[in-house]
Amino acid sequence: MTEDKYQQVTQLFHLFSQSARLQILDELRRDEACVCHLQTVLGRPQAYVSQQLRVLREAGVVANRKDGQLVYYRLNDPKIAQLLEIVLGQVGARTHPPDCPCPRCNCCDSNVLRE
Amino acid sequence: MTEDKYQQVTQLFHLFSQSARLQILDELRRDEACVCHLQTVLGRPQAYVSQQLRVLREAGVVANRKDGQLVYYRLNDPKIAQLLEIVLGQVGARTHPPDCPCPRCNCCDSNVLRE
DNA sequence: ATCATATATGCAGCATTATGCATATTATGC
DNA sequence: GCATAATATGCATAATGCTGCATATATGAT
Repeated sequence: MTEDKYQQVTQLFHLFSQSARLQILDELRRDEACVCHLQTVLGRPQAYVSQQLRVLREAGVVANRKDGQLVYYRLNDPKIAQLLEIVLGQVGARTHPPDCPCPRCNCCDSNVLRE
Repeated sequence: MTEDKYQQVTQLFHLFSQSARLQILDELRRDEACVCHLQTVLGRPQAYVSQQLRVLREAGVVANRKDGQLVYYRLNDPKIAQLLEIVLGQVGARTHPPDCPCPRCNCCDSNVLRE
């Protein structure tokens, strides 16, 4: 029983032990985000991002919802944000890459507003 | 710079992602402990425990001090205990295995006192 | 000096995982 | 229906890490 507890926790930590996944989680604690946004932020191939999202999803760490063509991911457990705050500090502003094709990065001419 | 931050954190989480190391850290947040105590608690070969301790030590997560033949390890950063509390809950009583040869498990006839 | 105990280190085989690539699925617009 | 865009999945291989074993060092006792 105690051993199972450790097993469970190590699996959780394992998810955090790779920078792509950690970066995804860090981004998600700011706000939910669609795959194409995460793809832009990470600067990695779509397939790769999607694969990491699957890992996180199957572990129950993130959840997703579909909106038209887009799939939005979000953190699924407040503990995750808690852990991230300890190691990464307070959450900052949402990342707004200039070349991101996603609606949230393009609404309200937000790109123009970026310095 | 931001990338380096993630790198650093993933390395930390990686340390937590294996049950032997996690168990060591969990044990250490109760109190400092000598290698032979950890060895008994984990039920693993001495060489193995020693190796994991080295990994933790080189990462700066634990520190050690020598007392005669024994080497005592302790947590080196309060953040570690903080993280563990989130995922493992409040720290419990120190583990006192009946067959542990270490002085702290044998002082004051503490073994007899165990039910 | 010799022996026993506690701890540390180096190395190698095995298992696990990461990463990239090709392709499948699903939704939208025409 | 077809084309396109967003996302997901499967697979192969390269990389990484676990784990056990043999051995080294250091301390204390006789």
